[in-house]
Amino acid sequence: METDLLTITQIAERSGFAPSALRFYERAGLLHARRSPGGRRRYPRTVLRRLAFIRAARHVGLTLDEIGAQLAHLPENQTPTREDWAAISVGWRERLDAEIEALTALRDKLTSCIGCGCLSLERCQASNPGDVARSLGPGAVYLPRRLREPLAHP
Amino acid sequence: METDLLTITQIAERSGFAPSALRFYERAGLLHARRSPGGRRRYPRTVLRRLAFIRAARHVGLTLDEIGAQLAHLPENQTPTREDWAAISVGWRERLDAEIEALTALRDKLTSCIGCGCLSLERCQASNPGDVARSLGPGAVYLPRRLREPLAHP
DNA sequence: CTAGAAGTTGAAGTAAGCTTCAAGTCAAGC
DNA sequence: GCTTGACTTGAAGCTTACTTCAACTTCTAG
Repeated sequence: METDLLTITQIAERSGFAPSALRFYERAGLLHARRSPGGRRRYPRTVLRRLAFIRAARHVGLTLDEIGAQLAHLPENQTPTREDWAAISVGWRERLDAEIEALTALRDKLTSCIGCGCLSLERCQASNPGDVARSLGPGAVYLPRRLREPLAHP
Repeated sequence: METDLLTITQIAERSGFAPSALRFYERAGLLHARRSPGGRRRYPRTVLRRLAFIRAARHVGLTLDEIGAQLAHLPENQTPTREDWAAISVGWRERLDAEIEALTALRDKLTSCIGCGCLSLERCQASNPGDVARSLGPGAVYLPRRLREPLAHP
């Protein structure tokens, strides 16, 4: 049956991604669509799982490139199995942990700044170039872009 | 004396911002420089404090527009006084708190996903469009761009 | 005086993640 | 057959925060 193939509009509605985003993801290699005889995109339902994965990964802060890499490593290059998902989401968790830790450190520094009425911002911990990054040591590979030095071009 | 006026290179070295960034900030209205007879930029030392403020604000996640607005509201339009700084940094704190809270919520959802071996990502909390944003309620005005829906164009 | 370093400008380029647009094709109903 | 609406494509545009470049000008040391 062809009944389980969905149009781009249907996928857009059910996934929350705009059709233009879906086409963009396809060009970026994150998604693949079959085609109707006339050349229109036809998606199997499994693409919704893939899109849910993508959205979750975006929430975690991964770039599309990183997401693409993770999807590419999946055995079937389809949707993650239970074990894949477990391994991947542990990585995500570490990433979130690192980000939370960095932000918490920054908040604490800010708090002490407020406490001291710290007008000499030049010497302040929160304003030192690279300070937040350094405070997490060299192991903080997954530091969110926002907290890497020099302030990344987001 | 002119002794306390610094060149753009000197400010760049001491602030950690590239000269091009300093010129950019000037065009953006965040910074102002006096000029030498020949037209070169000459900065008073106070600009370093302003730059420290900018760097700290960037760490917190403010856009240059937002930073510009905050700087513009300062009485002297110079560097913050003790009270200014207290008020502003409290705002920053709230922002950091909101972001930390959002990320923590996301992490917890992810953890429960791992726990349940959750393959039906489509139904998973972490992958719902808007879920993280909603979990903080309508009051989360300062939700970091990354966690607003639809996933913002960073 | 002159070489070379340092600085100036406006314009264009970069990166990420999409959106928008123009121009044309396909599909479905009347 | 024809009108609509859904879809296709490639190319260009958008936003943020800068960087890079070309073509000059200004200092500074010798």
